Amino acid sequence: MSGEPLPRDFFDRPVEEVAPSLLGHVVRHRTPEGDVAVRLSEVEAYAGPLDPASHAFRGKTARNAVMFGPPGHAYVYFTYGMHFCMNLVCGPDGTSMAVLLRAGEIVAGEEAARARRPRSTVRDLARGPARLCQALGVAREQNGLDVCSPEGPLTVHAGEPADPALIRTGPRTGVNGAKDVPWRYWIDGDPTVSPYRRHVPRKKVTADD
DNA sequence: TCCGCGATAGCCT
DNA sequence: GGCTATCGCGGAA
Repeated sequence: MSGEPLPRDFFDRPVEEVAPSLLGHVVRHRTPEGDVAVRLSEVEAYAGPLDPASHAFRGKTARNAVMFGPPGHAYVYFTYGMHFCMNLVCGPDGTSMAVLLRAGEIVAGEEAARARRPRSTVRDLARGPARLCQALGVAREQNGLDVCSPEGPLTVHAGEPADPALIRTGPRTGVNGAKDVPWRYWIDGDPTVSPYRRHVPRKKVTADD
């Protein structure tokens, strides 16, 4: 895990290739509170302008601009009024493809991760995209960081590769569009894979009846 | 273990 | 003004 990050070429490929090959690799964030590293067990592919579930579907905006930039950068967004989720941009510059990091196992810095999520069991520390960000200490300030820069605080490293025979695919979690496309990838049997939740439309808030 | 629900704020039509 | 790439809690099974 120490040493050079994965090269930019790793991310400069179609998202459906990058996503499964990311399983088993390690995301590391260096912070003043200490380094935290997560071995990825679950990811999702978002295929750019033709994918109705992608933030890039309706074109470039201030929020999703990083997705339209070069590969090997972190796209971090804020959602549900309280959570952050982290993607890795892939494909050639401008194609706006990205991989959502959904879950993983803490392989370093468990103490720092527990300090950020004191109510979590060890298994749940990075079990879910918003939990993973919180455990790593990733938020708005990390949006746009280059994860291929050896000096950078946020990097991706080669880890214990996932057994190809154990890689599974299925529909993405919590999304409404393109339900039929199996763009979620995970390591079968890994306890840190998040439980599948189907998309539920929010009930309208009524002031009166 | 599974299911339903509320919290909460920024983005986009 | 509606929707959201979620989470944690409580209650039922």
